[in-house]
Amino acid sequence: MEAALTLVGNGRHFASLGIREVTRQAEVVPTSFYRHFTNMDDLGLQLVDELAVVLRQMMREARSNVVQAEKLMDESVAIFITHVQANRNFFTFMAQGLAGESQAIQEGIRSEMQFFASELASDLRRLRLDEHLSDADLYMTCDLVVRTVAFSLTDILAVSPQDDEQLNRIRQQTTQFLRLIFVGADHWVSH
Amino acid sequence: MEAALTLVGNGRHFASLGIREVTRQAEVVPTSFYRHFTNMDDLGLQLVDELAVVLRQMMREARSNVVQAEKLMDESVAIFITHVQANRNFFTFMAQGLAGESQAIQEGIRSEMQFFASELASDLRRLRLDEHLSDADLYMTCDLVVRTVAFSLTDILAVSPQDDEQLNRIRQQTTQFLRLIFVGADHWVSH
DNA sequence: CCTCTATGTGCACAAGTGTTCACATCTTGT
DNA sequence: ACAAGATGTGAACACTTGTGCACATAGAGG
Repeated sequence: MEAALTLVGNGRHFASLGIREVTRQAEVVPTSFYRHFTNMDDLGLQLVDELAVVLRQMMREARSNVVQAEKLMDESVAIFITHVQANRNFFTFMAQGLAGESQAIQEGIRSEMQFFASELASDLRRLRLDEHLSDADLYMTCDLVVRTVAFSLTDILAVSPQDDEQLNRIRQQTTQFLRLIFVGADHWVSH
Repeated sequence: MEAALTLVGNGRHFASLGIREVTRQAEVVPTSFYRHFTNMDDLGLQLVDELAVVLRQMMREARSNVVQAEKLMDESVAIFITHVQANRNFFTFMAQGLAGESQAIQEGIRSEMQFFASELASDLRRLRLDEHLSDADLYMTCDLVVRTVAFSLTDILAVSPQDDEQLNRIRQQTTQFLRLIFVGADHWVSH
C-alpha cells in the first residue's frame, strides 16, 4: 500500500498502476501481492480505509485547535493545508479516486466526505453558530464547505510543496470561499 | 479520439488506456495511431481542445436561454445537466483529467475553467447584477460557482443517466448551492 | 491523368503483464 | 521447543504491450 502511494505521489495515476509495478516498488516479488490483496481494486479499498483514519486525525486536530469562532475558518483551512502537505500521497490518491475507475473506491471517498460534512454540521450546532438554519440547510452548507475544500485539494496538489507563495494564495482563496459561503448561510432564508 | 472517449465512458480511466486498446476500439491497426498522435498524452491534449468547444457551446446556449435574472440559476443548472448527459463521455474525461496523471491535460482543463469563470463574471456585470462587488470579489464568486458546478459533475456521473429522480435531486442540490453562494455575494463586504 | 501526401496495413521484436504452483522461511501461540 | 499459519520466493505460462519498418492504398491539386 505504501508503495502504491509512493507511485501515486510520483505522478502516476492509481488506475494505471499494475501489480508487478507496485511489488517492484515495494521490493517484493509479484506473487507476494496475492498474500494481501486479490487485485488492485482491493488494495485501493484498503487505502480508502486508511485515508479515513487520516481524515479523522485531521478532524480531531481541527476540533481541538479551533478556539473561538472568529478565526475558525482561517485556522481550519491552515490545518487542512498542513495535513495535505504531511500526507501528500494520501490526498493525491483521494483526489484521483473522486473520478477514478473503481466505483467502489469512488463511493468510499464520497461517503467519507459525507461523514465529514455531517460531523462539521454537528460541531457548528454545538458551537451554537448558525442557529437560525434548519438541520437540512445546515447540512447543505457544510456539504458545500467540504466540497469547496476538497476542490482546493487539486489546487494544492498542483503546486510544488515548497512554493509557499502559491500555497499562501490558495489558503487565502479557500478561506475567502468559506467566508462567502458562511455569509450566505447567515442571511439564508429557507422556503 | 472517439474510441478513447468511448472507453472512458465505459468506466475506464483515461490514464489506464493503452495505444493498442484504443486502436482496437477504433477498429484500426495499432500502427495507425502514430499517424495522428505521438502518444496517449498527445491524444488527451487534443481531447481537451475539443472539450473546450463543447464547453463554449454550452456557454452560448446558457447565455441565449437565460432571460430574466430570477430563474438564472435554475435554468443554467438545468442546461448544464442536459449538456453533461448529451456529452457524457466528454465530461467524464474532464472529471478524470482534473486529477489525472498528465500535468498538461490538468492545466488545460483548469485554464478552461478559469476562462469559464471570467466569462461568467463578465455576463453578470453586463446584467448589472452584484454591482456592489469589486472585480476581484465578483471573480472570486464566479470561481466558486464554477468549482461547485464542476464538483457536481462527479455527482451526475456517479448516477445512471436514466435515474431521473436522482438527477433531479442533484439539480436541486446544485441550485441550492449556487443560491447560497449568491446570497453570500449579495451581503458580501470587502475589506 | 498523374503525382504527392496522408492514412492505413502486416509483420516483427523485445519487454512487460497477471496469475499459477510448489517450495522456503519467518513469526507467533502454546 | 514445536506446530501452524502467515508471508515471501523462483520459475513458468500464455498474453498483451509499445514501437519500428517496408509496403499498400486512397484522395486531392495541378
